[in-house]
Amino acid sequence: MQTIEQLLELKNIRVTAMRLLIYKFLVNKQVAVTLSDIENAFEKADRTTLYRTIKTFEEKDIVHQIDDGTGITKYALCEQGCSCDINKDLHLHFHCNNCNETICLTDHKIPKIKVPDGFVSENVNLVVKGICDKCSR
Amino acid sequence: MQTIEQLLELKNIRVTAMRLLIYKFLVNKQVAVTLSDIENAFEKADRTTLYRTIKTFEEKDIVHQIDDGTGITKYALCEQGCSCDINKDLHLHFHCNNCNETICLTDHKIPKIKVPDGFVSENVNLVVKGICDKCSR
DNA sequence: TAACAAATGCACTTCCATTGCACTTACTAT
DNA sequence: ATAGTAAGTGCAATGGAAGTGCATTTGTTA
Ligand SMILES: [Mn+2]
Ligand SMILES: [Mn+2]
Ligand SMILES: [Zn+2]
Ligand SMILES: [Zn+2]
Repeated sequence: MQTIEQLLELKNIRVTAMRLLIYKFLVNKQVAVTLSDIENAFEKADRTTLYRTIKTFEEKDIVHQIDDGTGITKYALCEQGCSCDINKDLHLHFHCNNCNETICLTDHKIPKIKVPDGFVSENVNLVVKGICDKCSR
Repeated sequence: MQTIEQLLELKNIRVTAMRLLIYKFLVNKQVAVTLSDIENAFEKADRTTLYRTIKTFEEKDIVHQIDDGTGITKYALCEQGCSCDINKDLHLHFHCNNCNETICLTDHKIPKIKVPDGFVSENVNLVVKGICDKCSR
């Protein structure tokens, strides 16, 4: 078990107050968040800083982007020891049409998809839409 | 084999010059198009008209939307006799990381995706990214 | 051909994403 | 410790895509 400080150092980015705060915010979230979610949580911080922080996290494979089809990019922490850097986005994402939340189904891996001859598959984005467990009962 | 006029009448929308032109433009395209692709093809027409035309086509299941993760919505003609209206988007889409084009793999159907207990799957968006056949050879 | 409904064009708006530049903070080498 | 440098932050502005209100034009139907 490593501290957040150790993680950031490992990824070769500086430990700053904002980064620690944003990281902690993400850890506590069970769902993928938008930039404005973060913005609302940190009203005193500047949008740009939040934006660039999340972009840095993304580059360093601390978070991954999720395009759930709502048109707004969402982000979620990568799992400890995930291989985001090698094969992008292995797991599938679920978007609830009722509560509008998107969650990582980290242990539901994306099946191998066949593509026609001549096509080379590099990675796959799979979003299932429907009703989440909270909303279905 | 039906004419475009007959198709539009079948869908209960009026036959207009713009609609015929846009439909013909889409037929000739092998790849999914953005609104600005259409805009560039019809510089004399107003953006709003093109926008509302494609929206009408979408409502009437003449075209379907494709979210390929680029952040820009793309559209492609539905196949003759497709069942877009019943089960949305059965086939998968391929987005080329090289030429940036997106194509329908109409005869590659999306496999059944398992979701955890409590989750209800209503539809699925699956985009494979990689290198297309034109770019790989 | 008159009357009505639908389609089009123009202007404007909103929302998210992104950038340039000045200023501040953190690290490093003396 | 301190100065110098690189990275991080805040503010202001921009750009692009999507969407809407309203006046005008076009198509349909009685
Ligand atoms: Mn995820
Ligand atoms: Mn398609
Ligand atoms: Zn829900
Ligand atoms: Zn290509």
